[in-house]
Amino acid sequence: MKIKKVDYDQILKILEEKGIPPSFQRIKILEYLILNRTHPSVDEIFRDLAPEILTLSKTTVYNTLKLFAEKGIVKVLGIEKDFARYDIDISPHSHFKCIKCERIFDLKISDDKDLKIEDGFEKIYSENYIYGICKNCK
Amino acid sequence: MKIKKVDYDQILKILEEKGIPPSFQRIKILEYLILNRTHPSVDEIFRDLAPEILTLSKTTVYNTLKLFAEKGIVKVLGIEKDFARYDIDISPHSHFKCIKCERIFDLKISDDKDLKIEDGFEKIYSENYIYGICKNCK
DNA sequence: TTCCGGTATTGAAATAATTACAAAGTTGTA
DNA sequence: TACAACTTTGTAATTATTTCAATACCGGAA
Repeated sequence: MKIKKVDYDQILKILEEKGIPPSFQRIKILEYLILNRTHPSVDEIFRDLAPEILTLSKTTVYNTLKLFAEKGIVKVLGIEKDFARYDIDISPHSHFKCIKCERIFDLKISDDKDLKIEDGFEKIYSENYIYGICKNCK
Repeated sequence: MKIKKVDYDQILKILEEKGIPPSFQRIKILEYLILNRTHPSVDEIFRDLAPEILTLSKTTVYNTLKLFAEKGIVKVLGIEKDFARYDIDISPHSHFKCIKCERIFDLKISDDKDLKIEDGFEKIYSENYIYGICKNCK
């Protein structure tokens, strides 16, 4: 069985490219996002990292994710009504939430560009959320 | 100058069709939604109706909109990060938020059906939000 | 190494939207 | 008029997120 490992050089490179000074917490949170592609929430990230980083504060998780979002490392998902989820995959794609198991799935978007917008409106970014039942829950 | 008026029979009919017993507050809130197609928030509805309905409680606005949403009279929009907006137009369409003037515009969706979903996922409903600059703000 | 200034982290308190809940008001009916 | 069911109301609770000030950390200059 293979233990997933993350190349720290890769993480440091991502941070450096975006002009973010690395810190232990930032590296760990970024590593978590790369390893856990489940669109985790602040609570989930905090819950999973806290045992490993005993002094970790939830504020740090908030601060770090806000910084990552500003620098374009993560995308904030508004797919939940009450809280934010974060996606390390910033390539254009849609999200599917199963209303039974509550999991979030990535969907290849058929073609983002062919969604025409009326003239005069200038699109900067968009979000597309689909809700339903996933394969496993049917 | 023409004063917009709402046909109360129409409002009563909508409520009756959905099995919602009419009340003064429900009628007024539904009238507000029909007259103000700006995708208002709870706060906006409360602020505008409170002078007219002196005893109105914000809880009533919440209760009523939740009831309307459950019965399919309104759609809840997750286009804002912090609060819900409500749309009396339940026909399939997208929404555009101008990041300058903050207004929400309705967009005709090019074709909802041609957004193909991977096999095995059963779509129940979806939401599509587009953010950018509107005609007036350019 | 030691000091210093800037930055990062932390935890507590503040904020704000929404919900829970119980009391009071309203309505229709017998 | 009396009653039961439902609606409205206001307050308190809940919860995600932000603010903020104190502390901790880190890298460079002396």
